[in-house]
Amino acid sequence: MITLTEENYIKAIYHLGNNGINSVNTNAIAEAMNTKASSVTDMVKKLSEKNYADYKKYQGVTLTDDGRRVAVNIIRKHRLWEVFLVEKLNFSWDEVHEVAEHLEHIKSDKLIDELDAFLEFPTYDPHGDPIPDKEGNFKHIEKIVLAKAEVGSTYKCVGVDDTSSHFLKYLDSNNIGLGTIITIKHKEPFDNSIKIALENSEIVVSQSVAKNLYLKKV
Amino acid sequence: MITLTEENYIKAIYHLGNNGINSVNTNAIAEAMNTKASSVTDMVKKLSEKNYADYKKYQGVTLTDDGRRVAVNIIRKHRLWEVFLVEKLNFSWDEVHEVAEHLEHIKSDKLIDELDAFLEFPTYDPHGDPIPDKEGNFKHIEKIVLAKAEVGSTYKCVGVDDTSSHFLKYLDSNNIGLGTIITIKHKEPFDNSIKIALENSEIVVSQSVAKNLYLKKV
DNA sequence: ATATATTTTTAGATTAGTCTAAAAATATTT
DNA sequence: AAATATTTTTAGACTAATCTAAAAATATAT
Repeated sequence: MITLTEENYIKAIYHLGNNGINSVNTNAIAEAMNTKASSVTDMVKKLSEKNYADYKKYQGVTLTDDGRRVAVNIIRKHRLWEVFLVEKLNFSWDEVHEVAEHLEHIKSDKLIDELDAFLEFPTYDPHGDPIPDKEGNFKHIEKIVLAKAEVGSTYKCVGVDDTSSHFLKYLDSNNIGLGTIITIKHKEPFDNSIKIALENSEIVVSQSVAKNLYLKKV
Repeated sequence: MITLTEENYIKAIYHLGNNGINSVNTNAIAEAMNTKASSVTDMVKKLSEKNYADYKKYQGVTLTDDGRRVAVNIIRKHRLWEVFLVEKLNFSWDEVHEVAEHLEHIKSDKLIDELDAFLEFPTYDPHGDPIPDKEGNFKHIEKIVLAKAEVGSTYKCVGVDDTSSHFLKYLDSNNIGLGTIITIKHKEPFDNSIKIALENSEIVVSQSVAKNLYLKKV
């Protein structure tokens, strides 16, 4: 049996280590999980014993195939619940994350498969992240970050990197959401701010916004 | 902060003690929760300290108003999730309980209020049990048990006492569900079995079935 | 009312997950 | 390459929830 805490560590290792492939160091995990490095050491030992992770003292940790399977399944559940919350229960995209963090740990294959069907097999969550299917396969999207978009080109917003509620609220208040069409007007080399055109307005966004908003060419 | 385990103990005390009003003894709780009496003693002490329960050594335990409020809220969540599972996710009424046991502990007022609205404010769960509203008020139904129904009268099935999957599957296989209309044909004094008429058939049910099926006169 | 049985509580141990502080290993600087 | 700084691990302690076994209280039977 896998515990809730173990699941959360596996998820963190997965996200921090480029799908669990790259080695992740103790401090990074501790930081991401709001805990102490010594607790992380204990837990990665345990995950290693249970064959969810490969761990060598002082060398960081990666996920095994088993560990990766667990991680992808949690991500699938998390993102499906997010779709449910936004589409059926009127949550805004900045409110979903916290609740989904809990719902993702409910263990029932029937529950999640039926939810998937009820939502008509969505392939992206409300932040534009792909939802793995039952077998763990992701759809892949050729997205680029706004900071690297070309002046003059037109794009569709397909996702965000930072899912903090501050950032998402900022986007909302500027009428930027998933699917919003924008055109790059000007890049300011001085501070790396970017002027973009929306449907009915032009706004200037800072470098930090430009680094966190994903686009797809249209 | 209230833990998942504390919530489960509060729920058990509520159910065993006629809504937490009657005193419940240690062994009964241990039995209901698949744990040992000594563990129960420890926990009821803790619940008492936290003001969810009133406990005196060797005298059993009752719930405080706070404890009762917690219990009713969990029951509300449990039953709303059951409605969701049956109505939206194609669960049958014998499959819902286990998953709802987990979903009931998710803590988010918005989640549960929106779910309530999404389901159009149901007042009964799939087993015929009333769903408390936001303020904790139950609808009450004047239900009687099949064993006490009158020969010759017609009734609607409104609930079950035993929610074990064996019993629910038995009902399913005999085409008895919530809302089914039945007429009492004959009571056999010898073994307390009862002959009932359904829409297109007549069946004889045993005493144990008759004690676990709730009816409302129509 | 005394003896016996049952129930409940206490005492002490265990496990999962966490922490602090010190020790050990690795990385960086001079 | 030695000295210093950083990262990681170990050792030992803590809390929540549990258990077993023994002791204490209550209930039942004779």
